[in-house]
Amino acid sequence: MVVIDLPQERREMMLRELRRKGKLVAAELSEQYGVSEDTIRRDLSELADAGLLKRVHGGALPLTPSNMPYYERDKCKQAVKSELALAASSLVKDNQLILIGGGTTTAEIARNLPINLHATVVTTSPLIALYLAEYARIEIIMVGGRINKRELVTSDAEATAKIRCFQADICFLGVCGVHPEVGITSTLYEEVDLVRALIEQSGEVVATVTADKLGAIAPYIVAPVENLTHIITEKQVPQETLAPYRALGIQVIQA
Amino acid sequence: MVVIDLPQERREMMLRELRRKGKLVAAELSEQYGVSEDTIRRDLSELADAGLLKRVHGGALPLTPSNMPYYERDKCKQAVKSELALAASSLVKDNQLILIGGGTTTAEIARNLPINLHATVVTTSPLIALYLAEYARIEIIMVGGRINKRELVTSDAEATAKIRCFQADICFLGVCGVHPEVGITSTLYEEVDLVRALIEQSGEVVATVTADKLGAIAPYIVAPVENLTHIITEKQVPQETLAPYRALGIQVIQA
DNA sequence: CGCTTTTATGCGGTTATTTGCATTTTAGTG
DNA sequence: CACTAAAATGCAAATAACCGCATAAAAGCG
Repeated sequence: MVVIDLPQERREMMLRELRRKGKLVAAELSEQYGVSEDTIRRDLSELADAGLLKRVHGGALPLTPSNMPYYERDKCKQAVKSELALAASSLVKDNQLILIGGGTTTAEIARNLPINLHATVVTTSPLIALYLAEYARIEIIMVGGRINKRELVTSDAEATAKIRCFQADICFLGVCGVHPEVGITSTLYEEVDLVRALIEQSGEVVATVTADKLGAIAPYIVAPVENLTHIITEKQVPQETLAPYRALGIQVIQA
Repeated sequence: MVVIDLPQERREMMLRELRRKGKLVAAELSEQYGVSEDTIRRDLSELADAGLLKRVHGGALPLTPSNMPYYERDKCKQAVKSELALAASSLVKDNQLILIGGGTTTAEIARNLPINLHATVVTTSPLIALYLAEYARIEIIMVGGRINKRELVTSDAEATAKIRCFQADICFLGVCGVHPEVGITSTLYEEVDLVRALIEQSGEVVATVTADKLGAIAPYIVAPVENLTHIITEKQVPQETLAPYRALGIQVIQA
């Protein structure tokens, strides 16, 4: 029985325990902190309101650790992404060194490369590595490191350092937001350095962005938008949305 | 029998298992989670209503059967390998550092680890990394390098060097041949150094070998057989075949 | 310090979920 | 068509969640 004086302290301990164990059981917490289950329930619903955990019958669970894994994420846009990927893949030429970042869109690119492309691909995604294994003439370099289970990529310092060992012809970014002034943004802090490395180690920098990501802003700024050399997006996007990017010299392709 | 306190937690685990194994059997789940089949059925229909799986007579299937790729080389031995993998997975304990080499058998181990195992796994196989991503409490370290498309692993000098940075509790080898005198052998020269590294950086060394690989000799010698601490093989293997290994102090398990 | 206000907590009563069991219905199989 | 296993249904017990309300400690204040 742990003695806790501050209610807020108790809640923070509960969050830590959630991260450690992956679940919280109301009855156990009540025992553990020596307070009634009502109090625990109140704590949990407060934390749930704050968006820090998911309330379930009997306790709480993490928001979505690997619940909605990656390859099941918006399947609805599958057709669109496939179109974009096809357009993206037409940018690569034989004998290039290609960097491919993580993300559902970039994985789609890996599946849509020309079947007899002769090239070397460097990737941080095990899924992309598997897709590429089907190509007879593509050399695959897998960048190692700790796997981020949410995004299914290696995105730690080791991976970033490894990326900096390459000087690529072209790279494909999976980005969370692209805005003319704010720039390229990401929802994951740990990916920021990695994406920066991808951009800096590559001649051409291609972002394949679905319509909803154009003009979107995610919490973490990766780089100014003029670092991109190509943007590939949907046909339906109006020209005035694209004009600012074109004005910066970015080649915008609609597929 | 996994103890689950939260109903919602059980459902999420079922979803993860579905993604790992590609199917769910109601009767098995009932056994596994220690609840009645009624409860399992209710869980499944709830998940089906939420559009997370497809309900079928006797259990459930993924919505998109071909979404999670099945790179299984020989499906014929699937059942056997699954048995061996289950026996192998019982050797791991919580909080261990585990090395897993490449191969179809070792991939099967990755799919059959205890569902709530808390451990760190180092692997050279992107496929294994993907399988492990379904485990909430397993930390995955992907060893990078050039991908060997035949075996779907990284097996170059870079990968070998990286493996040598770890001191693991246990490692699982995918081997091509095990012979009492000739030792552990491989059909791929480039894998030899890597497998040696796996053996040397690990306390326990486990080889899961189907019957046809016992006594088999492949072209390249990796290490003497006494480097193994455990051999896991099929039930049908006669005792006289296993005696030489046991005489060397290797623990032989038949599953 | 006295006083009020806010916050945190526990308790009783009620409602909602979950679960297992018995029974009936349906689906798969030869 | 008959047999078996799985699914659906109704029901009751156990447990968790919810709703006020009372109490008490903490905080704010003249």
